[in-house]
Amino acid sequence: MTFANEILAWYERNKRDLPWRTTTNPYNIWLSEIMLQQTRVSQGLPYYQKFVENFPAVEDLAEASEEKVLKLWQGLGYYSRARNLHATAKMVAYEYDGQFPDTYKELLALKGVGDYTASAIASICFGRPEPVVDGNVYRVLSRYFGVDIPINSTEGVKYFKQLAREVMHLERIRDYNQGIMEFGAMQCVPQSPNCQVCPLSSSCKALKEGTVGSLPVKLKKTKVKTLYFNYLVPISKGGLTILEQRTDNGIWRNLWQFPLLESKKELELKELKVQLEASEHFSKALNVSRFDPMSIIHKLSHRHIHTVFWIIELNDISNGGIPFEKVEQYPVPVLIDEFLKRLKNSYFWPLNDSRL
DNA sequence: AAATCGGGGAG
DNA sequence: CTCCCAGATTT
Repeated sequence: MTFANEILAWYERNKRDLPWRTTTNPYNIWLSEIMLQQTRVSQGLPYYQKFVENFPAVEDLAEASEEKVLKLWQGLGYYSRARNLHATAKMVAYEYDGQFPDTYKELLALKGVGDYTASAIASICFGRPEPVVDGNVYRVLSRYFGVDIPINSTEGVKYFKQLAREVMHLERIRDYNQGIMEFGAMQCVPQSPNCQVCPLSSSCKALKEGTVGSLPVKLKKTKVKTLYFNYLVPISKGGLTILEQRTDNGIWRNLWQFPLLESKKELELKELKVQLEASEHFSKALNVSRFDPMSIIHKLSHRHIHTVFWIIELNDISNGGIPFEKVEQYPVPVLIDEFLKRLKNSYFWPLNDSRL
């Protein structure tokens, strides 16, 4: 039996029951593929359900506000995916008459759709013979064929795409592509795969050569930078606070947060107070206090953000204030969302306390 | 070619 | 702690 036929046979016996596997509707497939970029099925699944409920068709997503799209996306990460998702929904709804294009090349032109996603939609929705190469496929192919070219090198990307094209199943591309990814996710897993029960074990080159544990080869990871964030959380006697939108390029773009003061190292209360004297909003602060005894270390793949939330009690907020109860309507980073949960369990809550 | 962009789960 | 997930885009 050929490689492709083994994959297909394994897939028929082992595939998970997932909502996007019961349709070939391009809107649903596209939505699931964008959400699953660099994201495990278990993490993306509840978001997929939420989006399908709120936006049954591409027109519904196109008509929604970016605020609502980001709020529903909150917690899934890589927020440029949500912004590109919204832009592409508008493009398809208003420029393409609600119809997704059906070729790899045209799909590739959509925002947020790269080589992998264009191939996935073209094959799964339209049966086109385009090989998908995601993290799972890199692992399966590198092991089965014993390829040690780094998968994130220019040469590797090209080599594995070509190899994937050579071994794919042309007639059953829809199931084959999903099958090889599922095989990587369930059987040929990154750590300690159970090769004893693998249907490809007799012809797997890495297993024969004892290199399963060292494949695929990947070039060095980028090193983590440490940042120091001081979030200034205004609380006025009228129950108002201040939220600002992150508008510059970079992390959490277009999400909302409390006024932020970045520093080179952790600030002491005294140092912070000096800075607040010169600020527009906070020079008349009644009281300033650190919220958490220990600073929060929010860990991202490329950033460690040491964070202190400072409660700034004020008589009033002259302009730009919003009722604290409305904060939860805004899309915010997980870091902020978790603080809000702690705040609601603290003695600051509820805010209209005689203490203030 | 390298850096950037999030968050979470497995081991 | 490390690794990596149905990657895309910018620098």
